Amino acid sequence: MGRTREFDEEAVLKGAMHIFRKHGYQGASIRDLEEATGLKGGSIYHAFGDKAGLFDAAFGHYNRTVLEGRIERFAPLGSGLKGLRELFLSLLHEPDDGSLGCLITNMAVEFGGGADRHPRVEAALGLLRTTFRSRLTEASTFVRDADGAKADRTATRLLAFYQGLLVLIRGGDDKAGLRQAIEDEFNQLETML
Amino acid sequence: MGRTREFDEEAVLKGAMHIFRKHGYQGASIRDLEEATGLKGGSIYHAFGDKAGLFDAAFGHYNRTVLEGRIERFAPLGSGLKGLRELFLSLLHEPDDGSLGCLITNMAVEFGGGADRHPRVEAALGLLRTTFRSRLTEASTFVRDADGAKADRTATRLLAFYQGLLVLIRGGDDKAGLRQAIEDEFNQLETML
DNA sequence: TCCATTCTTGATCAGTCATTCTAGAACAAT
DNA sequence: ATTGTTCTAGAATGACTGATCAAGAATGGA
Repeated sequence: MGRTREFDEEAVLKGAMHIFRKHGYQGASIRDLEEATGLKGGSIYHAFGDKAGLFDAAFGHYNRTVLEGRIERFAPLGSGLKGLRELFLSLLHEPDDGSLGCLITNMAVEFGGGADRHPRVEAALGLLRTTFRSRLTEASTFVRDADGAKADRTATRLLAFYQGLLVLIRGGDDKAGLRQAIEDEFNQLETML
Repeated sequence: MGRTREFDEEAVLKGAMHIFRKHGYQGASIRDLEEATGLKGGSIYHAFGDKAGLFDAAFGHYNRTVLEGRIERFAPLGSGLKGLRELFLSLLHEPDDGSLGCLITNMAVEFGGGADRHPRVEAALGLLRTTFRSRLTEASTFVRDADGAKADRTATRLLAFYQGLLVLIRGGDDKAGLRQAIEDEFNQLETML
């Protein structure tokens, strides 16, 4: 019972996500979010509680849509090293959204100052790490390692490389050079087989 | 002629740098900067023009002191791969300042949204890149490559790795794992000789 | 000593921030 | 149609933002 919602939650979260990626959490004002979502301030607070609530929902939408979508598209189960290579290279394409930046990277940096670690950042980094590890163990060499410790270490190394690429991309670095760096990394990773 | 300055510029810039590293540019308020520098708002504006001016001076101080100091200490000219390894490992120590984060990384992300690339971020990234390249060419293998193109590519790859490490450190990642990732990277880099 | 100049201070400014509140609009169930 | 409930709109809130200003304090040169 009660009045039905007029807004499309999907569209609202997409708009909010857009703003948060571009300006960061602090840099995004409620007015910016009003414009991007089409909702008026009052409605935002009614629907999401506060700015942090809207951000949390938008971050969840990012993890569900952008992150998991990219993984499933480029590095699905069984795609191995080849899938990981495509996943990394896909960061350079940035399909439609220009230089929005990765919400995970940006928030790891912006919220990193405080003592408490942001759960959504942790979850996203964890998903990336386990995906890397999983695709690496699909490559034969790493299986020989009994406990998969080497796969863990390589996954962490790749995670750092991944986050660093996003920093450099956001910084406006030359994409051709970054592409070459990615190719080098995976070529050498293949020869380790 | 005129009244002499009462504040120690070095100390003021150090305090401001501290705040900017911890809270970012937007997250640092003039009141925060007053407290950290000991200067009153009016003096800040008189001495540095505006918030951006103080930030610029603090960023310059960071590059001069922290960045160049770290390079000279851990990876001086002629230290080769061994120096680079120490440089990377030094990121985990963080001598005294706890989890302040790297101003370069943080600002590359925070200012990355806009169209214009921040000159101080570019300069700092450039210094890191050329340092990496220089130490790599000191290692014998890369010299064989006529134009040093491989050294360029490896330098870019290391720069991404470096920035990514700082993201993960700021995100509170386990330092033991990161140390292992660094050792792996440089062990494998050595075997390429 | 007096002056021109530079610095420091603290009050103050208009603007923006996130948030709250009130009034009314749209619905489901009775 | 009335009622209870949920949603929307938009004005209003106080707190805080970056920045300015006027007044006084401290200097070196005349």
